[in-house]
Amino acid sequence: MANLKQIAAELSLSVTTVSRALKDGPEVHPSTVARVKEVANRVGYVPDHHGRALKTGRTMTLTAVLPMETSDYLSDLAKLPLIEGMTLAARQTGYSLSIYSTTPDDDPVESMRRLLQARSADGLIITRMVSGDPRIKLLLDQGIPFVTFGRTDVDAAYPYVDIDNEQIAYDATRRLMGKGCRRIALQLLVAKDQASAARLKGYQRAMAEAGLPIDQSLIGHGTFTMESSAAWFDRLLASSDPPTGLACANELGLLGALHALGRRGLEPGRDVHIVTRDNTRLSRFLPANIGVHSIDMAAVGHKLIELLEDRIANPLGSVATVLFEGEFDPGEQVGPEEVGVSQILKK
Amino acid sequence: MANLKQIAAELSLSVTTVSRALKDGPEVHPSTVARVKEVANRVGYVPDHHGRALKTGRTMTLTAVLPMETSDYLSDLAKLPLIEGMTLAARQTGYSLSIYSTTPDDDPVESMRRLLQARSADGLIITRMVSGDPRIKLLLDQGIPFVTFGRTDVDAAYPYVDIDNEQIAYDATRRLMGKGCRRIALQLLVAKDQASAARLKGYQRAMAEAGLPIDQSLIGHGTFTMESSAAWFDRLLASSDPPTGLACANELGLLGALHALGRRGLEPGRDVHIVTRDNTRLSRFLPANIGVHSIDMAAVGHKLIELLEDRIANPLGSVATVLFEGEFDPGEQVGPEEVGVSQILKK
DNA sequence: TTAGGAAATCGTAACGTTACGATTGCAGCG
DNA sequence: CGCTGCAATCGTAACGTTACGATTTCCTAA
Repeated sequence: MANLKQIAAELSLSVTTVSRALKDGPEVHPSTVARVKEVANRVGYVPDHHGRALKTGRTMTLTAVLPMETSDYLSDLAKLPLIEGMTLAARQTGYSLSIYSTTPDDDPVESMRRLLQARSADGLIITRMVSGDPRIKLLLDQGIPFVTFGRTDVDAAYPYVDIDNEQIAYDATRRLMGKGCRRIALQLLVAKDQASAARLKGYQRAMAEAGLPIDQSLIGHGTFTMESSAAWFDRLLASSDPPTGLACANELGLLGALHALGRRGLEPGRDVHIVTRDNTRLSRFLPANIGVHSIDMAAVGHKLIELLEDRIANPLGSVATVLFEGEFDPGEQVGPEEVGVSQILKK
Repeated sequence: MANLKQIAAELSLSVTTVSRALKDGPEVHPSTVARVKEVANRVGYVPDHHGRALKTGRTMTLTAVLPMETSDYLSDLAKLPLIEGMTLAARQTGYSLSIYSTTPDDDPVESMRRLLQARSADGLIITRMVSGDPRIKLLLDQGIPFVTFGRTDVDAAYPYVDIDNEQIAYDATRRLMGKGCRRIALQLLVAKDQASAARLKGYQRAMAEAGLPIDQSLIGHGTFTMESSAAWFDRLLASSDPPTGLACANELGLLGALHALGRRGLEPGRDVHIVTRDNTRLSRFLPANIGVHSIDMAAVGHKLIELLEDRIANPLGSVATVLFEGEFDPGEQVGPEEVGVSQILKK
């Protein structure tokens, strides 16, 4: 209930002076500042979001646009540490984080328009970038600060945080080759998105360098839940020339694949070699011999917010980009040659 | 950029009339309503959140206060479908959902005070209830609508959504007894919170009814990540009189326990019987014989938002409470007698 | 023809904040 | 003693919206 007017009345000061005192304005006498702060503290004054937003245009809210799965099954656990990292980072600097979920039915551009119109955020985080993503132009035109999670092939400069999916897929494929695999299956999360495209590119590069043919039937697209992954991999195992290596999209894809293997009495590391992305370190606890690559998604979330706040503070500054490489679990050798294992933040 | 003033100017109307027309006020002529809406639509008008909030006090924002893990490891995957359910439900009715994360260092009451002062939400969802939770009194005093996820022993009426933890733990314990277990280990997530207390109560009731003694050393408290769960269960297995049954707190606790078992060459369903809570259905895909109880957390999130919106619309109405029971995976028999397996929503 | 009244529209104020220019009080100086 | 200049404080307006009462328009009935 406490507002500037009440504090001003209590101290027989003007609202203006109180407002200035609370932000240590140099125009107001130090002893007055102290008195004001004492009262503000006592009555538990916190500036009203909306009054301030209306006047300054700043809302102290950041919005993350996240795709939500509508199926019964989860498909991406990494979103949880990502959200945690973002909310904590935002809170540290006085921002609050709002989650705007989009469903597969939504038109991404149209729902973004709505979001922009409501002017309820100082900045946006957008994810699931697609090739030539139209949202980037829209956001640049509107002049609202934003950071994307994932790069895309758009002819414009914008800040992003990305995962070096191409390199990771390349390394993963070479690891499998190092175990002697020649027929390597690849799980891709969503057909159109930029992350999957990058993974595919890394896979293709590794295969081409090794002179191995690419069998399209070994490349799986789709939202891999545990169930669909199990069904997909089971189908591959049932074929006349089954894969001997598999690169999983994430921990849930892995669980599905392991399930399919188990049903056939096959073992990872013996019958089929597996490398997986796993940002929750869940696969470390499975009794299975698997190569694991993980990224600290909370750090990614942190970085996204950090870049966004930089952008808000300095909208015309140079565009920062960060690439996360993550690391393969130590103790494993990559095939032909070593790959770097340290987490690199490249500006 | 579009606001009421611009629309009014374009149509040579007053701002008041435009405002009324847009919400189908009976005072304004139908043809005017049509003209106004046409223009509003064309320029993509969306009411400014803050202007409206300042005037009406309604922000169209709901805030969920969620504890965030600060360790490297996840400890509660169920939060993800919960968040998904809440954001989707909120969006359906025009609300947006803001996530306010608290860390273990935070004073729950103090950070709640801050949150209330900022008046940035029309209602709150709070979680991780503790015995005699002081936040309830604070919220009731402030008169802000809220719904808790979890009941607690406070002498006041408030709306909540809860999981019937006591019954679930009771049933789980009896299931293990049905497999012949007499020494049953119990994993509890957080010592003080209400959910763990209820689980403990269900466990104790089942043990008492069966005339079995309770060994405190078999009851584990703490934030069970995969690692800590593995360490804890390993210690139990190493003891002179190890447990033959285990009720896990969640899927991650399960993975840790399975890891501990695997290292000793033991098998679930043979050497130790395991029942677990698993709201992600992850354990179904593990090659292990485990009893699984799951709850549709997205539905829980949905319900939380629904009750909160009811509360906002009707702050003085009767207090609604919902209890989720979830279900054990079908095909398994409980020990001495059957337990109900259907999901029951009890008002 | 005009008073009465309903229908439609308008003007003003207010929510809480901040920006900006105006005003006050006072010490120092010629 | 009056003026200048600075430090401290104040007053007003505005952000976009809505509530409420005032005002205009226009139709109907005496």
